[in-house]
Amino acid sequence: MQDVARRVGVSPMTVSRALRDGTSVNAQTREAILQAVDELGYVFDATAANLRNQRTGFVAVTIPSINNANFADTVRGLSEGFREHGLQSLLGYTDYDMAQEEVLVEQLLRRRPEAIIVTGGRHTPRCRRLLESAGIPVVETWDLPAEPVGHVVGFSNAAAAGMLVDHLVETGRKRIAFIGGEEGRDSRGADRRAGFVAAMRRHGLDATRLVAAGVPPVSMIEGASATRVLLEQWPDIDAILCVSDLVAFGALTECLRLGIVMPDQIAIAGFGNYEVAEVSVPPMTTVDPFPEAIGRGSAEAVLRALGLVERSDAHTAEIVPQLLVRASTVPVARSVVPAPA
Amino acid sequence: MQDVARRVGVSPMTVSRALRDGTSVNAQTREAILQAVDELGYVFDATAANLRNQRTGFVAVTIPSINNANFADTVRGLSEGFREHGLQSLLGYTDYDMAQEEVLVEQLLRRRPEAIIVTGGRHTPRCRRLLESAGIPVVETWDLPAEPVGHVVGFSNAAAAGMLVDHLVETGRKRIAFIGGEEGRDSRGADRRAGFVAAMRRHGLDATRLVAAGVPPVSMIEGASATRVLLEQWPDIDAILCVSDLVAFGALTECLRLGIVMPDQIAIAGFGNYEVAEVSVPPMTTVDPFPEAIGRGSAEAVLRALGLVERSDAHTAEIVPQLLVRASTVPVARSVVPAPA
DNA sequence: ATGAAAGCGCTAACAT
DNA sequence: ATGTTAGCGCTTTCAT
Repeated sequence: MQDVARRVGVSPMTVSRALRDGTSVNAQTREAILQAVDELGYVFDATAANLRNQRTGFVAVTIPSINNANFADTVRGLSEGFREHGLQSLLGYTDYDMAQEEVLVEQLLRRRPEAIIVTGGRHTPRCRRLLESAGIPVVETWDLPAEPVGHVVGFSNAAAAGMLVDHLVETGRKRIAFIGGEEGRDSRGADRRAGFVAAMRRHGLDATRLVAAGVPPVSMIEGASATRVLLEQWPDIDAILCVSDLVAFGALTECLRLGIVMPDQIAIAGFGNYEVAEVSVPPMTTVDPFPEAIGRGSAEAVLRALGLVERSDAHTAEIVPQLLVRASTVPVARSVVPAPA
Repeated sequence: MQDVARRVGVSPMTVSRALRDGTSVNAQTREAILQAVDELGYVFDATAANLRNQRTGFVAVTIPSINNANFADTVRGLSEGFREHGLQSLLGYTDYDMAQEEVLVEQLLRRRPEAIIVTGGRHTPRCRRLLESAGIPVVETWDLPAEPVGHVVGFSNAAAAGMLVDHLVETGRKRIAFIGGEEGRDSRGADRRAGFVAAMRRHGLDATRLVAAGVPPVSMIEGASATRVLLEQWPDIDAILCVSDLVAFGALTECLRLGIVMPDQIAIAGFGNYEVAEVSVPPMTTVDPFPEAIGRGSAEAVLRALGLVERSDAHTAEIVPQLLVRASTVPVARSVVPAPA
């Protein structure tokens, strides 16, 4: 900035002003400054500005995985909410691991974000302490924790899984299995499994047909091999509920390979309303958790907490998921019957 | 840091030392400092340290999209390469748009990354100038540009598409169509289409069966509807090459819905070796561009350029993609025949 | 092993 | 409309 100022013959302060608002700077001076910037190839140093302003302009965001359409949609919702307020997201990946989340949160906080948005409502004790004492707004998403750290934008994974069980039971299924991931990692997956078990018991059904298909995130291929195991162990099952649509698609392909007719012999349901659930043959019943709305809601919670939009006392925004019934659980003829006039 | 120092009765300098190496600080003093840090909930301010050190410890990375298994794998490879050297990736998304890439690159450079890794070898003129004059190592990936800015870790998208055409022609296909995205966005997709056209001409075949299915990234659903359009316009096609496996999977499902037998009536091939290509029924022929190797190679290029590992004069690392022949283009009986002893 | 001084590049606050 | 002063929270350098 010194160099630019010297070249134009003004003080660095004028350069600073010209580079920001541009108001209260002589139009010609400003022109000359912008030209000098271009000629010198000067690039503004946000590091120094951040230190001076005690504002970094970014919000830390932790998501379990970079390659997941659901979390990607949440991030898109976030980014859109932040854009016009000049906030950027600083993303970090936990790989579905609370220990990594703790490390990541600590690293992110050192970069002085103005708020932090985490996926899930369960953390290591130290991570929770870090969040509580961070002195910035905290938003937990994709969950509805009993004792949130700060703000919450999410839904009950257990209740959503229950919706799917209810649907399967209502359409006549009784011997329903659940394919999820190994325990101790993905707490949202664990909540879905717990919701499955609770709903099955509520209906007086056997809730012990549980398969752990691999380390979260469970893949399509793991979903397929788990289905084979499942069918060997419990050949009489009439429905499979999966922790995600990706696993469900793996199950669907395994049924295709084995010549099992869906939904007649076996119904399959997933979770997340991924694209594959819509386009697969047959299309799959699932639950849409509205990931982008979670993102938009989280951005709004942050903006409110920072006083950038009108404040509000609400600390929890529940985004109610929606059941999507498709041909993998209900015969097409039945699902396309128009409602009576 | 002042607060911690006061509490322990030392100077901030000692705190600074204790928080980093810990060497050349009395063990008891160090203990007391760490305890005070914990009690006060002090969090190190990386912003200030970055300014003073003129090192931020992060590398800027632009990828077209969060939510893409290929780029996610590249990022994983990068992160692994960086981890032990204490470098972090600062990710930005261009949404397959060169104008957005320009904005993003400028924003990222303000944060003073130590290197920048961009996806693709085509940029707006200003973006190219920004990269050239950034004064930090630049790596272009997922491409093999004729005039690279700096380092290159990638492959020829055109040549890879040619491999697929060659395979289809060798297995007897002649009336091959290509489904890609609308022009002017995804330059890697455009290169694949160009490679398709060039290879078809090389074989003396009609290279005009081209469909633009939507704005990149083209979805599975867009792949499915493009396939319907394709089959109406050119009912005689015997193969479809798609810009990605996701599009190819859409095409596959449309064929299933229409009762078209694969590969007998129509062969389908994709690009990227996404998981869906392996698990689909039938599994799909594709090309594996080894995304994680691109990430590892890019990390290595950065580390070498920064002098963190042994230097090298190589500026271009070609990661040669691999053709994966599966049942969507070749009858199973044929593909499983064991090699003669 | 520890401390004091100086400064990284920017900008709020107060002149003029 | 522009300039001067001071300082954000660290760490390198040079003492002691």
